[in-house]
Amino acid sequence: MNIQASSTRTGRKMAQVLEGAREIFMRDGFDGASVDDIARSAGVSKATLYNYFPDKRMLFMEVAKAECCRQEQATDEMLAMSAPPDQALRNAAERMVRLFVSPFGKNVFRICVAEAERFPGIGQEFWESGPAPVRQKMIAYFKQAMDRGELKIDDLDLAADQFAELCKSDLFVKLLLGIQDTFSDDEIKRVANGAADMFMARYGT
Amino acid sequence: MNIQASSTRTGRKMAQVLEGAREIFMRDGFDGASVDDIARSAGVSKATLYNYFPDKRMLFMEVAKAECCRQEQATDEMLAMSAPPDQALRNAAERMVRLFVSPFGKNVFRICVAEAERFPGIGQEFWESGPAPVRQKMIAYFKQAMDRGELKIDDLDLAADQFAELCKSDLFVKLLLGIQDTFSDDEIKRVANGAADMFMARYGT
DNA sequence: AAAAAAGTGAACTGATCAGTTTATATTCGT
DNA sequence: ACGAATATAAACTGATCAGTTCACTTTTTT
Repeated sequence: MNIQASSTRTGRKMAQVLEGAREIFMRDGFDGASVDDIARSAGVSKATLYNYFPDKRMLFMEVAKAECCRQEQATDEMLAMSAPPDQALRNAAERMVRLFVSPFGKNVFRICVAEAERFPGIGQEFWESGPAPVRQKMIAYFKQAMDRGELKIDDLDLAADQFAELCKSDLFVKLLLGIQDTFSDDEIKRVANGAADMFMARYGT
Repeated sequence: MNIQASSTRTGRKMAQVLEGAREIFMRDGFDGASVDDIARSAGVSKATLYNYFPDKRMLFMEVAKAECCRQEQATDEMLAMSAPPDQALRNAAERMVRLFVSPFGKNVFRICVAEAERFPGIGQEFWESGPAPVRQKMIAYFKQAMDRGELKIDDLDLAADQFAELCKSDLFVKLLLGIQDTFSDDEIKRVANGAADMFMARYGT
């Protein structure tokens, strides 16, 4: 058999399975998702699914990993490195708030939190492929702005965490707790601007 | 039958059941907890348990409500109303950080997030009996301090949310994701002081 | 002490679900 | 077109678990 052909064919089914699993896991969580549902949603027989993955856990881990990779890519273009903080941070804050309150942000975070005990390592992987790179990017920006004399920060890690955390104010917890699930532009801008204002008041020069 | 006697007796068993359920739900979440485990942990037969609660869901809701009441009580003595912000907020921040990273804070939040879809209302109840009163308390303090000319805040709700959110920086997400589960005094003070410093830089006069 | 109420333990039911098997059909390289 | 690899549907297994039932014991009331 031709390797190329094989990999494209299996690749196709594999992708189908992952996509179906993604949909059902995101909707129902780990326990809530039934393998039959996943197979149906993937348009694939259960037997085929079990050809590609030894069990439900491994399938879940693959989906979670893939989700993290997506997130990592989405973090590009978040910061215009050379722009002055007032504008760059306001912009970044808004993007960050929108990411947090997106269905994506909510679901991935919820699943990671809910399953972190059952799957040691999933939380870590999520952190390393999601929040951690963003933090690094923020820090890189901070350093540049400090060189330009626009910011003054002693604890860079803390500052980056604070910035991200400020972007969660109010909205994120309401989202996670199911109190509110869509947010107006005004609500988003209020939090984003509040975060940027606060950050600049503390670390601006 | 004497009502008093009855209520104390049923009260005792009731309390046993709730305590056992609390322990198992906190340890295993909703799906993970088996009713047999709960009955065993409560030192009560399953039949008795089902005498008090119609089903597992209702039992869970009761436990969650009780947890929220505990939390509400724990929020007293958080703020010395008449103290100047620099000291009062530093103090409140440390208490808040400690609450967030306590097993209690972690478990309640995790379960509420994980089960919020399955139990509409549980997130709301948690919010109203936990975070919301704290926020009100913070706002009351802000107002007093503003009257004394020690703070200047336009959006009180946002300021309170930001303060709480700052107290989660770094530690809380690491806790939820299972990356780290105990924190040193130094780590806690770093975040608490960072929160207070930032808040004062933005809203202090 | 007798009657009534509450509790117990163990077995049982019915449902769900992960994972397997099997007999059959489809796809693909050659 | 033929044979091999791959996919499918559907039935099946075995385990788990919520909730019920029942025959029996303990506790409380009177």
